[in-house]
Amino acid sequence: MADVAALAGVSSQTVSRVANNRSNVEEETRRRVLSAMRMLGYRPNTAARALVTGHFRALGLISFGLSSFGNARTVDAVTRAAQRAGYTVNMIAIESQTERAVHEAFDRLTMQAVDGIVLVEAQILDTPALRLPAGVPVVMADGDASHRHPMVDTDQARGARLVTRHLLDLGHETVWHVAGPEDSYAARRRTESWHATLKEAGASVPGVLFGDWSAASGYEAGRALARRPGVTAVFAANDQMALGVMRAMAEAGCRIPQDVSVAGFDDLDESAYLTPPLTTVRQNFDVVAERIVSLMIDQIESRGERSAAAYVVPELIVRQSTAAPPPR
Amino acid sequence: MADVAALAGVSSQTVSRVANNRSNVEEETRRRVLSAMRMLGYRPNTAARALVTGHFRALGLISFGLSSFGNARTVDAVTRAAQRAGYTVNMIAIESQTERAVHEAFDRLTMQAVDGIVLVEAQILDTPALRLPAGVPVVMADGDASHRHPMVDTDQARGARLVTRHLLDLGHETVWHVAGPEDSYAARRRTESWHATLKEAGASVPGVLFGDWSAASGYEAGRALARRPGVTAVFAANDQMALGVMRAMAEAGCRIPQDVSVAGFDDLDESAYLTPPLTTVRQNFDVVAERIVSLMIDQIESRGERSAAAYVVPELIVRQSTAAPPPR
DNA sequence: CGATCACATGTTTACGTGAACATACAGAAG
DNA sequence: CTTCTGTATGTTCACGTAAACATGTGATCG
Repeated sequence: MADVAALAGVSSQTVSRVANNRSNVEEETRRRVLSAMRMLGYRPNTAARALVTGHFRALGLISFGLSSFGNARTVDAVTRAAQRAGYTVNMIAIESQTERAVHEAFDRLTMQAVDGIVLVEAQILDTPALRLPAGVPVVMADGDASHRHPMVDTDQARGARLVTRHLLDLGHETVWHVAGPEDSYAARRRTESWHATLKEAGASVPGVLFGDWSAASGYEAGRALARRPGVTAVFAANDQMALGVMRAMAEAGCRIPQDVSVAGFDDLDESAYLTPPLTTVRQNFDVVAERIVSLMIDQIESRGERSAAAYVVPELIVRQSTAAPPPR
Repeated sequence: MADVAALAGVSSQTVSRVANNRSNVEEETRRRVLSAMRMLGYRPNTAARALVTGHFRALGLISFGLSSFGNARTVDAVTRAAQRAGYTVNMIAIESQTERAVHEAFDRLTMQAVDGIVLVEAQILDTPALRLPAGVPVVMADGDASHRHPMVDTDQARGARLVTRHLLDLGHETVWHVAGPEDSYAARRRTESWHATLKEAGASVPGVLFGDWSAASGYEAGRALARRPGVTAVFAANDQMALGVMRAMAEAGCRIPQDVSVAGFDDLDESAYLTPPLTTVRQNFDVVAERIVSLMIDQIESRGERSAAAYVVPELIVRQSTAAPPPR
């Protein structure tokens, strides 16, 4: 910076002003400084800048890995939204979903230079125990609204209700459910809503099968379901598990949707091209991400620690994997 | 830090020594300092630290988004490998794959605090023109070995050869190919190798259909292929496109694999659960990521700018989407 | 025509840390 | 007892920037 100042014949402060696009610099001076910058290949030093200003224009993001497509989509969308807002994203993937791991990641990120932290797909960690160090703004993507931190999520309950109703309306007596892991908020809410919808409709509520979001776990659940007589409709808590269920059904000689209807949740880009194309609930990851980032920036800029929960409305996408039940 | 020093009754330098685990601190002093740190909730300031030391223990990562599963897996693996090495990952997703966008991302990251940059799925940007600012270590994941920067990738050529040979060995007269985008190195190498393998075998080389890695583009290609008589084997350049091809074939009334064999590339976790389970080439993303990070750290620590290329061997996974051609 | 003002620019300083150097002190060697 | 050596600790300083304050200059207004 000093070199640039010398070359341009101004003080370093003026260089700083130009670098930060302040208004009170004469046009001619600005040009001189800019050309000096270019000539010397000057780039502002973020560390020094952050040391003075106290902020980094960077967000931390903690997730449980990118192998679940829902997560990957969320992370992707958050990254892009953050970028649009002028923030960089510092990512940490947690292996095990323990509270200790979350704290470690947290430590790491706050030591690293971040202005706030986004927690994606928060598992149900013992809520009161998850005392994150104060002072760092946090936004949860998926999680419990009862947390101290703002939270943004798809309206899981509404989505689950949409699919369940759809299947009941097709004439199925009841709907079986392959749930996500028990310690996931999203999974739990989908399950609860499925349950409530069945009850409201006066349908019997079959036992829940649990998976871990993976196609493999869906396959296992599907095999169990295929052995059971009278299963005509299955709602899997995400598209990957739905895929596994469909595979198991196919192997068992059940046709979809003639013999069994299968529906998922997420609407991956691929879901429209499965055989058969999958009926599912579309989550609007981009809107969720947008909200997350804007809540985050509110917090960062105002230091207000107010809690808030925003739910984004999902949409039912009916394709060919669901149909009326076979005549008895 | 000053507060900690005061509380522990030592100088700030001693606190610094404790924070950095230096050896020459008496055990008793160290304990006093540590407890003072805990009491005051002291955390070292990364900005100040970086300002002095000149490094951040952070890597930048530029990718073209997480919607391609191959990319998502790579990013995930790189993040984890970096973490293991004690580095954080600062991610930027590029929208358009232009050289300008790469440069912008680059600027952003170098301004942000990173010690090196990983470029994932580098498109074929005009090589000599892609003059990245010097001084920042760069490793390319996928890319051209002729670049000035070290590069790590799956041995694409070998993988493509494996599938193509597999299909020929099953008795198919030739193999059609749905390629990835023309400006992707990986796609180009898979295509070239498919071409070469056909020629060596004395098979005719049908025209290439181009997709963009998405299932939708695979579906389009599949529809075109289904209209063409005599297509008995298709090699899609990734699993997502293979999925689309299979869908199009199913819609056209072609059975897989009885009428048409379809193979992919990547081996997503889901590919084993498609209907039918997909024959594909498994990329070892974790090994690739490990190499990338270690090459990166070599560069960061030695400042050596030597170029290198590492290829990781892929593996053919035969499932049920490929079989002998139908009798004529 | 002097006071006031707006605006461009310069000077000084603090941000929190670790490197380099300085100091103090204990024990060993002669 | 003196000198030397090694170890624990303290002092000073620089890292590159932006904030706060100071200065200078020309225009505006009563």
